[in-house]
Amino acid sequence: MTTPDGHPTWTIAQLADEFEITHRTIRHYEELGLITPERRGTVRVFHRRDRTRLALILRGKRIGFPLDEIRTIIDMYDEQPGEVGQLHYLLEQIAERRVELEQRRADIEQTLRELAVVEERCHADLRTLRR
Amino acid sequence: MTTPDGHPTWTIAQLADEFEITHRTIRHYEELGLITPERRGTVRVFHRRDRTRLALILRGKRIGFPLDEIRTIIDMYDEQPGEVGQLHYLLEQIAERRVELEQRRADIEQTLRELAVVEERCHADLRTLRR
DNA sequence: CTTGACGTTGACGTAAACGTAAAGCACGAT
DNA sequence: ATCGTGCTTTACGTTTACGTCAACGTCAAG
Repeated sequence: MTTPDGHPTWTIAQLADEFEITHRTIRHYEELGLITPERRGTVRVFHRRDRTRLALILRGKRIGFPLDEIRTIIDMYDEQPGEVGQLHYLLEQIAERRVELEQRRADIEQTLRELAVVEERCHADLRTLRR
Repeated sequence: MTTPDGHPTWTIAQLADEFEITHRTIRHYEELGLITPERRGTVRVFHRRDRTRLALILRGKRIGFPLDEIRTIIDMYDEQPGEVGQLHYLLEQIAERRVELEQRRADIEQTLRELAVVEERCHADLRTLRR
């Protein structure tokens, strides 16, 4: 589906299908102000921007962020230049998110290392049992 | 606090303090079977094993796993050798967790890269504004 | 011996993130 | 004309992860 001026658009069902979520989920994100699809009459029309934001939301969820925090993160992507105070605030936010993300990455890597240990123990046990 | 045989133990308040969580949280984890402190009469006595599991639970939470999944993960650490079927099941579980963890790590790294871009744009805007 | 400090068990409350009907337009096809 | 398909809103239900009393036990100190 494309709009008269050549930009692609999506229906709620198409996006739900593509991202393997329900339309209810998409509506929920809209209620929370995470996406703001156009309305043609009563019907929602999703543009590329909405699709992108949806993808960002889902990635945020996979990482484990709450929707609330996800909004502040993806809103940073869209931020207009603005004034100096705004920019400094944004830089602060970025710094905070970075700390969180790096903490999470460290936790994940530690867990991966430990899983490797357990796995090796498993293989060792299997070798023992085979005799 | 130490037990007569020289092993250190903790009270619920000590662990709550140390990990900066509430006693209610600890009790919640016990209700879900994530930790099983000893009972001396009615009172909970936490051993090193409980403390370790608590730390693992909190790390799992930081990563973003639900408590349910956290249990299956930390239970793997304690798994006794067992029989061949068990071991293969455990290896399967490990493989699944690894996939999840690597997906999350990739998501985090992607987000970190994008934040860096936004950050650079911020700095550029600031430089522009200074003239 | 009563007063705290710390422990315990219910049991109801709440916030987040949707699930799940129920009921109703709109519109193209039969 | 009505039937199905897809979209809509309204609104209550559910799960997870605890928060928050309330009410009571226990033990050392004053």
